[in-house]
Parts: sequence; structure tokens; C-alpha cells
Amino acid sequence: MSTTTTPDAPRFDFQAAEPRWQEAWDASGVFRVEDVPTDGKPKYYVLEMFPYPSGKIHMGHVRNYTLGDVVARYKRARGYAVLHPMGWDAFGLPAENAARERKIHPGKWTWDNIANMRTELQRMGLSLDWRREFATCDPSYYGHQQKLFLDFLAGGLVERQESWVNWDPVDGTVLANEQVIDGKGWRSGAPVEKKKLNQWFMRITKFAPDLLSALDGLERWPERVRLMQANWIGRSEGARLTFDLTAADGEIAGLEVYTTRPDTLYGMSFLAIAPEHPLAAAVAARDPAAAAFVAECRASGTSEVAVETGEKRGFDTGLRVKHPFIEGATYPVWIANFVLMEYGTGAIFGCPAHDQRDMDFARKYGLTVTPVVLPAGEDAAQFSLGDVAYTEAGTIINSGFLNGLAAPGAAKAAAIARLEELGVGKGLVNWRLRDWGVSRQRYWGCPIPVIHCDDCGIVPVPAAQLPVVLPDDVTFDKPGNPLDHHPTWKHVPCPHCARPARRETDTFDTFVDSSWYFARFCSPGAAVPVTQAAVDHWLPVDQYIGGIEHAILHLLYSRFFVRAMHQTGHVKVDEPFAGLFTQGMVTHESYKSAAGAWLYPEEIEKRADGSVVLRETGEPVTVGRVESMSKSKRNTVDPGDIIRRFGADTARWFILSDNPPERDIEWTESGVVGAYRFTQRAFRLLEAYGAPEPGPMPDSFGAAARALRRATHKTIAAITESLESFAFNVAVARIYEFANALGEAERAGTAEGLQWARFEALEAMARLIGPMMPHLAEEMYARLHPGSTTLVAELPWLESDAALAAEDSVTIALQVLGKLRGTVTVAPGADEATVLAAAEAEPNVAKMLEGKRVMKRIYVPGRIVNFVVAG
RNA sequence: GGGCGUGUGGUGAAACUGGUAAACACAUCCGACUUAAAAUCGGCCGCUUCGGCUUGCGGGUUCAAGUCCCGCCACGCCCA
Repeated sequence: MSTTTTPDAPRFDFQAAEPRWQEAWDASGVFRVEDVPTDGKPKYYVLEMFPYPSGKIHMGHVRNYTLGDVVARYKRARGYAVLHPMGWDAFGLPAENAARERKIHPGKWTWDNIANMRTELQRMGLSLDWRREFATCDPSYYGHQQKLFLDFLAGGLVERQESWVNWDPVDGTVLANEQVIDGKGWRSGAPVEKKKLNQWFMRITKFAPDLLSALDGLERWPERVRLMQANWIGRSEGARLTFDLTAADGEIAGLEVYTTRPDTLYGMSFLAIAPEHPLAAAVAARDPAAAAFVAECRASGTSEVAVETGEKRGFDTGLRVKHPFIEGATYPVWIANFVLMEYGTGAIFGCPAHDQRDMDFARKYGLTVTPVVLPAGEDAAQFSLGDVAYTEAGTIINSGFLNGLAAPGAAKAAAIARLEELGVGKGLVNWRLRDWGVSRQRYWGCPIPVIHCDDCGIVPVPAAQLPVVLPDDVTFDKPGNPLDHHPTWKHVPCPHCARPARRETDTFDTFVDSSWYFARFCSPGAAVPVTQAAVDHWLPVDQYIGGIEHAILHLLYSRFFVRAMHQTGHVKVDEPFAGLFTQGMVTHESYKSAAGAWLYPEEIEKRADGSVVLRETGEPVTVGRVESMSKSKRNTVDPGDIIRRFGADTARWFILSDNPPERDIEWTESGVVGAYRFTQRAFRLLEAYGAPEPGPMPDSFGAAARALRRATHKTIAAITESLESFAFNVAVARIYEFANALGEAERAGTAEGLQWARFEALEAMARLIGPMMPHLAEEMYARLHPGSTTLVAELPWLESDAALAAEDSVTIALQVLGKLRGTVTVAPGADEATVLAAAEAEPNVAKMLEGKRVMKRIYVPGRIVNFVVAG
């Protein structure tokens, strides 16, 4: 294994060098840490969101893992013991789809994909502790997840609830909301039905107040992620009150309603209940028209989006309720499709004037609209509303005892006080957050470890019998869950009474798998879910990095899980991720043929005249929008291909260049070529230096050598600052400047001390690019130190010498009345009088000041002089 | 509708706490090297009537505004 450099074309041979350094890192064990280290180093846990093993890595992965690796390598150099692991989010539907479509077992498909993706990731040269790798589909992982579930169950953090689901009658399966498209199943195309099922729920709502208030403490999270979580949790203050029916309907004498706007009760014009409400069922039982309406509602999706965007429709039950404040007033009770049974009590009072949905509904069915909140500056006598509800603050009108109060504020408090006084309601805090349904009727997931016994009910699988392992021999020829059809798997004796019983055949939502993997990484081989000493040492994750698309669910579920693990004695922390960084997407141009078909980038050719044509036929191609890489648009670029052609360092360097990491980055061929050119240029600078032995430091340095040393030490300081603040694009720019300085030094010949300064600069270059282009860094360092076995990966970070970095002159901008009129160069420590004198002497400034009265001289040391003149 | 974010040369972008706007790169062009091309090295590179003018538009605060404040516009994301 040798680096091939031909004498006439010196080249960094990445194809030989990259695997060689990857082996050297592996052999040295520099990236490994212990579960419970004893070296006394401060800990730093860097984690990137682990990938779903789809088969190939994509550019989003390259970006995510490059960012994480820069942080990991940098922190390691700063003296931290860095935990940087990798694993696989390996359960999920695509494996089952592959099984149905291509007759491959989901397990085989998944493990093959993992093997392939592991190879690709390893080619990136990531500083991972691969000994910690695991896949969530391995019983040695999910068995511990089952134990956590049982602990949560015992701790009252899990419960069984009936809930409405989207049911695909053809596939015989439950669909997630995003799998329902226009009310139809995404695979079968059959109209989706609502169905009531018993499902397992994680009681995340128990922690709602804490999940909300603790957001304030997550200072190293992006503000917008915290905001999105706060909105999702959705705390609202309101009241729960009962409206009595004018005449009881069977057992139902009144309707409970939750409202955030009790201050608008006088503006009521109807009461609406969800189609799933017990009263709706009662009415439907005797009225075929009502039954038809309820059935129709059931046929549409359950998602909030479907409800919000769909047409508002209702059915008048003929029943009426009394108003709590207004003696003798009654209002109709409607069944309405926009009222959700899951939210509040499944019933609302309609106040069309101040709620847009109620307004839409009222206008459609001709119900009354009474404004009770008057906007500031409006006249109560004149004020009326069209089709747009007024939802802002104002003053209460038309509302008896509430008149004149500020709405919502004071009026809300007064209304709640009256409700409580009358004994018909009370003030209540409500949460938008719902409990987390984790049951999925799927094969390729973690089995939920409970047994259903006709005599004993639901019995947890005894801990000693864990893991409950998925059977391998399953078939996908029938619709529905293969675990249900399996001839033997679900038949087990009841752990209590030993009579025949059935296993739960539902498996967990894959979000469960990813809600604690970061904790498992601390001690991936442990016989328990987590070992206390390991999680105590490593958690929380110091820097978590991933896509913004997980801003809500994954992060919220993980925050819940850690709290639940705390409560059940597994960990002592409450928050999983102390720092969070959300990266932007990788985008690319998209191309369409004349016929309108999407084309792959490799199918097109860009001609010199700027036209874009189909490579094979020369047909014209339309260049479409730059958008997120996706298979459907065919605007993907395969990272494996890029790494083969240009090397891992080039791919890493490109992905770090130009754009700040939180912003979207456009993948361009010219950008990649540019990054590749720089790897070669850096290497050439090294070869141009030639002799590796620098000798002792000279006693004095000439001007060119001093300038280079200044560049070196300024660059060290600048790179350090850029890496600390995630400004990797700026770090790249500073490296380019440094390379330019080295190029200048090369042309400066053999001035005093220059060789020594060049050596110092080249070594700094090697070590500063280490976190970003680790292979090239090692190659450069090794050539500067022949015979040395030291790796850049194990060297400490460089320190900048402030004295050497200091400039020997500064340029001061000169302004007259705030406009730039010239500059003057002075010594860095020059006093104000000297600078002002020099400023006034500057010819252009002197001309501007001539004949004017100088009112004020502003001097900002080292930066600017501004003369304020009059006349 | 509400909240948040973004808007700077042909392009991606940089700019410390308000202090010389456009660092660094991509593209184009020019020069050197070459028989030639590629590669490489070097250079030009916001607009301008040469007075100046320029950070989406209009105001304001300040000696000084890309940066702070107010009002618009466009785009993006989240929530409704």
C-alpha cells in the first residue's frame, strides 16, 4: 500500500490514502471510549440522528454525519472523552413493503441494507466508536425496550385506551394520518373508515406541564424548535361547564363542554357535539337521518388537518340546551363534523362572532351571530360582522354582568367565577397534547410484551421470559398483520393461571425505538436496558444533530421517555439532549424532459452555450426548481458515487463549504469539483515545501516569514472560533485564506526564517483541517513527520499565540459626517491624538474639513474616526 | 388568520457588541505556461453620467444602520 505520486503530477491519492487512515484509526482505537471511563477527562456526547436502513446513504446523511464528526473530532482534540456512536433505526414499514412486493423477508432486507450502509458510512471516515453499534430490530435491543414498557406499565405511565383509528378495510390495517390521502388508503386506494380499537397509550400527557416548562431550560436548542414544541403541547386556560338539556335524553341530562373563551358565553348560538359523542349515538339509534350523517363523518379522516380544511357540516338533533347565565334562553344541539371527540369533551358551544369555524358553520346553517367582543375604536351600536369572526381582544358588550370588561382577560376570570358560583362549571387548564398511541398492527416492530387471558385479563409477560422475539416464519400473502395469522406464535399459556391465552400481536410505533437509543449507546452490551453508572456519566447528549423534520414528535417522545425512565429508576436526568442543532436540507436542481418526465442528473448534459439537453438524444431538457433531493423528482446524487470519484474528504469539505449548516445547501457538480481541487492544492502546497526537517526555530524572521506566521496564528484563532460556533462555512473560508497566504510565501523565495515558518504553517494546516478533512490531514501530517506514528486524530488542538497573530499596523477608516472619505494606517497602539492628527492630515479628509467648523471628533480605537462638521 | 424565520453582486455567501458592505468561493472573462488543450499559477469581477449610489420597499433613532425601532412587500416553515 503506497501513495502513488507521479513526479510530474503530484497528487493526493485519496483512493489509497483514505482506507489506509481508516485502518490506522481503527487499529489505534482513538475513537473508543469506555462505558464508565476512569481517565478523568471531561465527557462530551455527540450524537447524530441514527439512520433508517433504507439501503443506501443519501446526501442528508452525509451532511448530518459530517457535521457531527467535525464536532466529535474537534471536542476530542480539546481534551474531551467523546462518545460518538452509530446505530440503526431498523424497524418500520418499508421492510414489510419490500417483503410484500419482492418476497424478501423483512429481516433479511433490513440486515442486508445495514451491511451496505455501514460500508458506505465507514468510507466517510467518521470518528465513531463502532463497537457500540446496534440495530433496533435486534432482540438484544428491543428486549430491553419491552422491559422498559413493563416498568412503565407498572409505574402507571402506560394504559389501554379505546381510540378511533383510520382503518383500511382492504389491507386490513390501521393507517397513520399521513397514510390517508384524500380519505383513501395510500396503498389500497380504498375509502378509509374510522374504527374503534383498544390500543396502548404512553401517558405523555402526565408530563405535559413539565415538558412545557422545561423548554425554558433548553438553552442550546433552536428557539423555533422550542416554540414548535410549546405550540404542540398547547396549554390553554379556560373552563369546563355543563349545559343542561331542556329535557333529558334517556340518561343524558346535560352536556359537558370545554371552552377557552368563557368570556364569550353570551355570544352563544348553538351547541355542537362530535359524531362519536354518546349523545350522537343515542340520537342516531332512533333517527336514521342522524345515523346516516354520523356514518358519513366516520368515513372521513381523523386528522386535524382533514377536519380543519374540510367543509363544515352538521345535523340538527332537535334537542335544546339552556344557557347557564341567561334565564329562559335555549339553543339547538347539532352534531358537527369539525368537533373532535379526542379534544376536550367532544362538545363545544358555538360562538360564531368570535370563532371562525363557528362562523362558517353558522352562516351555512343560518344560525344567529351575536357579537360580544367590541374591537377598540368601534361603536357598539354600529358594530356587526360579515363572514369573518373577530378573534382579537376587545371590550365585552351584549353580555349582562360581563359588559365593559376587557376580553379575554378580566371577562374570562369573571365568567369562570360566576360558573363556579352557580356550580355549573369551573376554571380548567387544558392541553392540546394527546396521549401517545403506540400500538401498530404490523409485523416488523417490537412486540408489545403482554398476554391476553380470558380469565386474568391483560397479563404482562414476566421479565424472565423477555425478550418476546418476533417469529421468523411469517408470510405476507394475506392482508393484515402476519403475527395474527401465524399458526403458533400467539398461543401461549397465561403466566398467571396457565390456561391457554394469546399474545398481543400489535407491535410498537417505531418512534418508541428511537426514544431511548441514545441511552442504550452508553452501555450497548448491558444485560439491563441501561447501566446506571454509564448513563449517569454520559447523559444527557451534549450535542444532538439532525433534521428539523423531527422538531416535534421524535424529540418530544424522547423527552417523555427520559422522564418516564427517570420515574421508573433507570436514569437520573430529565432531558435527553442538552444541545440541539437542526441542519438544513440538501437540495439539487431538478430536470424534466420535453415529455414531462423527471430525469436523473446523470442523464442530462450541460453544454457550453448554457443549454441543457438529454445526454443520449440531445433533446432539450427543462431545468426545474432547486428542491430537496427526492427519489420521486429524481434529483438525487448518490454519495457513494461521489466518494468513489472524489473521495470522502471532498464530499465532507463540499458539504461544509459555502452555506451555514442550518440553511439548505444546493448540491452542484461545480462545487464538488471545486472542493476536490482544494484537496489537491493543499497537498501541492505541502509538496512545494519539500524538505521535511525544519531544524531549530531561527532567532529572527524576515518580513515574509513574519507575515506567514501571523497568518498561521490568526487562522488558528479564527478556525477555533468558527468551529465553536458551528460556522463551518466560515472555517472553510479561513482555510482558503490561509492557503492563499501559504501560496504567497511560496513565491517569496527563501527569505529569513521562511522555511521554518512554512513548516509551522503546513503543520497547522494539517491539524486545523483535521476535523473536516481527516484523511488529508493525516497524510499531510505524516509527510511532515516521516517515521512518526502520531495521528492528528490524537493530537491536542492548536493554541494561537496572540503576540504572533497581532498586526503590526491597523487601518483606520476616516469619515466626515458618517461618509467614508479615506483611510489612514497607524501603529496598533497609537493614541487618540496621534490618530486624529493623522486623520486630519489625510488629503481627502483635509479637503472636506476645509472651511468647516468641526463640532465633534469621534474616535473608535482601531476602527474609525468620524468628524462631525457644520457650516 | 397567528407565530417564527429569511431577503446582501451573475451565483453560494461573509460582516465582532451599531464602526471601511461584499471576506472566501463558484461561474464568466483576461494573462502566464503549452505546438495546442487540460491541469496549474496569477489577475479582473456590485452599479455609476465618476459627483456619487448600493444590503427587498418606505419611514425613524444615531456622529455612524446589513445590524436597532415602526410600517409594508415577497418567499419559507410551524400552528390554526
